[in-house]
Amino acid sequence: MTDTPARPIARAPRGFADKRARDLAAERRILSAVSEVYERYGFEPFDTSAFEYADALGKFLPDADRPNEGVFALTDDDDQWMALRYDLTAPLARFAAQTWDTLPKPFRRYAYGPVWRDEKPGPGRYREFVQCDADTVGSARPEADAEVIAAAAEGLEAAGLPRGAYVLRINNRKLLNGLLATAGVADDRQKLAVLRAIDKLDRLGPEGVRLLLGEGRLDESGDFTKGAGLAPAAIDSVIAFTAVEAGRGDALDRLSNVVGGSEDGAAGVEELARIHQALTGMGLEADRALVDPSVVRGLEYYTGPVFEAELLLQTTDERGEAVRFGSVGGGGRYDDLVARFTGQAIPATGFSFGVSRLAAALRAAGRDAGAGARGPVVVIAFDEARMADYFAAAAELRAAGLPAEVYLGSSGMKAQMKYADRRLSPAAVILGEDELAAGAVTIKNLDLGRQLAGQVSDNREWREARPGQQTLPRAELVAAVRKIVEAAS
RNA sequence: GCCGCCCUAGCUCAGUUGGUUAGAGCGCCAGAUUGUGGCUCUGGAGGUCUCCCGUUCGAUCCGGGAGGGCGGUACCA
Repeated sequence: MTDTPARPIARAPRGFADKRARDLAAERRILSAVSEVYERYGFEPFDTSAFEYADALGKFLPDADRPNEGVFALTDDDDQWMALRYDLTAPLARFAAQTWDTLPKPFRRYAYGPVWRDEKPGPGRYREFVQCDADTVGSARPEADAEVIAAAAEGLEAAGLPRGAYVLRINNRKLLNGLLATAGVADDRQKLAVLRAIDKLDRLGPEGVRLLLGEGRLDESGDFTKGAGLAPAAIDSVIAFTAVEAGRGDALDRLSNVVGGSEDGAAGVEELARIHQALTGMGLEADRALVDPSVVRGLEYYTGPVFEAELLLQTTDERGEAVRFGSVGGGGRYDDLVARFTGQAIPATGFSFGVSRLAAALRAAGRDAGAGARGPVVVIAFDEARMADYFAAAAELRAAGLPAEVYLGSSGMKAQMKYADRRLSPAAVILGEDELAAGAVTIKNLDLGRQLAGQVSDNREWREARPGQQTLPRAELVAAVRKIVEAAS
C-alpha cells in the first residue's frame, strides 16, 4: 500500500502550442520575407519587451484595481501591475509617447514577436501567438495609409500568397460616422453596436445584420444578442451603405452619393480618393486593393481608414472539407492612441497580421513554407573504438556547410537507418569496418530509397538492392553528400 | 460569459443490459534479416475506462459535481 508519488502531468498549458521544425521553418520564412519587404518600404526594425505596465496597455476594469481579464498580469516588487503585451500597437504608442521628441518624424517601424491574450482558446486560436506589424506614427496623410496597404500586399506576396489569392479591402470609419450623424445617431454605444453588427455581414447576411441593427437577434443556440436599437429608416440607410459595390475610383462615386451629404462622409470619401490615387501610383490596382464599405473591423480605436486582408483561395482541411479562412490580417488609422499618454494627438496608421495564422493559410492553400524542412546527414555509429572517425566525417560535412550528426543513441544499425529516415535525412554515411580498412566511405541516398520503396515488395530484394548506395574513396565524402543534398533542394 | 454535445491505450474508436482476465486498427519496441529505412509475418510494451462524491455486495457503465475537449453564440485591444 505505498502511495505513488504525485507526478506532474506532462502537458502544455491550455492555449499554448509547441512548434517543431516544420512550423518554425514556415514562420521564419514568412518573417524574413516580410521583413525584407517592410525594410524596403522604409520601416525600421523595432522591438519592445514582453511586459508593459498595465496602465500603459490601457486595460483596467472601470471600477477595479486589477487589470482586466484578457491580459496576463502580475505585480512587480513595487506593487505596480505589469502585463504581457496583447498586441504590438500599444507598446508602440507607449514608446512613441515616451521618446517622441527624439524621434525622426514620422516614425516608421515594423515589429514582430509573441503577444499574449488570456481568453478562451480554440482551433487556430492561441493564448500566445506571433504578430507582425508595420506602422507609421506622426503622419495624417492618407498616403501613409496607402503605403501601409501597399507594403502589406507586397509582404503577403513575398510570404508566398500568389497575386489573386488575397485582396485588401479598404473602408473609412468616417463614412459610417457621417451616415449615422445624418440619421441622427450620436450615442457612442449605439455606434459601436452598429459596427459589430456590420462586422457579421459575411456570416449572418443582410437580414441577420438588420436584426442586430434593430431590436436584436436570437441565434441557433438560443442566445439572444441585443441589437443597436436603430430606427427603421436608419437601418435601411446602413444596409444600403454596406451594399454599395466594392471597387476603386468607381466605388468612390457610388459612396459619395450615399454619404457625401455629411461633413464626415465627404471627408472620408476624400481620404479614400487620395489613398486610391497613391495606390495607383504604386502600381496597386483593384485586383490587390479595393474600397469596400462592408469592412469595419471590430476595434473601437480606429478613427479613419480601416483595412483588412482577405484570403480568396478556396482551401480545404485534412478531411478535404472547404475552409474559409477569411481575414488574415488588418489594420487602420488610430489617431488617439499616443494622446492617451501625452495629451497631444498624434496620427498613426498600421497593418498587422498573425504569423502562424498566415502560415496555416499558406499550408491550407498548398503552399507550405515549412515543407522543405530536412534533417541532418546521419553518420552511422558502429564501434565504440571508432567514434573519432565518425566525428571526423561529421566535422568535414559541417565545415562544408552541410548539416550532419553522428548517431548518439545506443541502438543497432537498423534502428539507426530508421532514425535517419524519420529525421528526413537526405543521406546516411556508413563507415563500418570494411570501409575504414579500405580507406573508403559508403553513402546511402535516403531520398532515392524513399522514392523506390513503393516499387519493391520483397524485403530481401529491397535490402540487397541497396538503393542509392555507393562506396567511394574516403576523400570524396563531402562532394558526394553535397550532390545528394543539392539534388533534394 | 451563455447554450448544446462529448471524454475508454500515444492516436482513431469498439465494448460491458452494473460482475472478477477491457478490445481492435494505426503508431511504438523487438525478432524473422551477424552491417541497411519501406512491405510482410511473429512477439512485446502500453490503460487509476478524465477526476471526485454518491447509490450498490460490487461502478468504466447509474446519479450528482468538477475538469478537459468539440460545436454554436457573445467578446476580441
